[in-house]
Amino acid sequence: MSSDSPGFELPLLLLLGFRVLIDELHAELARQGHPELRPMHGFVMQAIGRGTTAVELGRTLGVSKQAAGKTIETLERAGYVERAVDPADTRRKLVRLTPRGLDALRLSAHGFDVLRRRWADELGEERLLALEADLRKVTPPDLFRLDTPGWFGSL
Amino acid sequence: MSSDSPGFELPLLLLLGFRVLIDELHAELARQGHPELRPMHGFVMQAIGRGTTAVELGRTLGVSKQAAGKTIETLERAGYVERAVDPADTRRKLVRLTPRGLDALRLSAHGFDVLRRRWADELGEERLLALEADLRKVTPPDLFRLDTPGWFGSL
DNA sequence: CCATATAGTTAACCAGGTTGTCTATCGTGT
DNA sequence: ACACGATAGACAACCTGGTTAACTATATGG
Repeated sequence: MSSDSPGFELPLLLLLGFRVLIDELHAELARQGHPELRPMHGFVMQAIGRGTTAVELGRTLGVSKQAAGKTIETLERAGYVERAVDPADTRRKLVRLTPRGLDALRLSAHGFDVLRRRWADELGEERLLALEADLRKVTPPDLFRLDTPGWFGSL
Repeated sequence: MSSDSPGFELPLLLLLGFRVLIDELHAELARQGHPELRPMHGFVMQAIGRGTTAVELGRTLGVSKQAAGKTIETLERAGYVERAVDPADTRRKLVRLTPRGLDALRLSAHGFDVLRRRWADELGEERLLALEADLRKVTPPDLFRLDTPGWFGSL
């Protein structure tokens, strides 16, 4: 059962590290009043930022506009986003976070900070900074643009 | 981004790192005669190892026995595994890798080694070893759990 | 020898992705 | 001024991989 090739462990460690963070975050989110929030919803809401449309969101997330539309509808039914026709272009429907959506996003950001702090305590801040710097070096910087400047400072 | 919470980047980097490795591996596998192999199949075949059953595989991967059974059937139809009744317990069906499955696994191992070498060249062997050691420290040891569907991206 | 546990299959469903098609609206070039 | 191409969104059909529930067949222990 031990991996015979040294390279086989690396992707598993990356995936497992991701999963550990996501799972613990969502356990905390569930405790704080958002039990129905699924892992991808946080990323989608962050991608929505201050407002977007289905086509734009699809481009940001790298999925079809139809897939983005389905996800938006799910989030809308759960009360995290709302849609309104763009008066300047009546084809478009602007998607914006509701107060509940903003709350979930704020809790996510805080939760991730807490988790990162835990890792820093366990590994040492320097080692964690090195880990992040190294991963930045080997990953394309714009594959998934989920950083949406400004949404957090506006709260 | 600087306005982001510092913890938000970490899970993204881990996921992106994983995706980069997986995507490049499967591009190479496709070139080497396994174009229909999907990302999770490598993990499943690795989990099958020298032989297993649907229930056992489900436990290893952290999914239901039915889900494991479906995946086994897919891999069987694609020629990567074969099933035979266990003579010692006729309820069980032993799942084993075919020569084609073993070939795919061997190519995967080699491909991951090549990719790890590339990262080592870029980061330095020591930094990569530190990264792996640090991730081992903050993740649980059950490497194969797959029970978060969709996180591989949609391949 | 029977009661219970286990392995596997099948069915119905869900989530999230795809492509294709269709309508409404926008915006530009003649 | 307006026709036409481009764009936004909705809807349908389908795929994959997950879930539970129900069922059959087989093993096994009291």
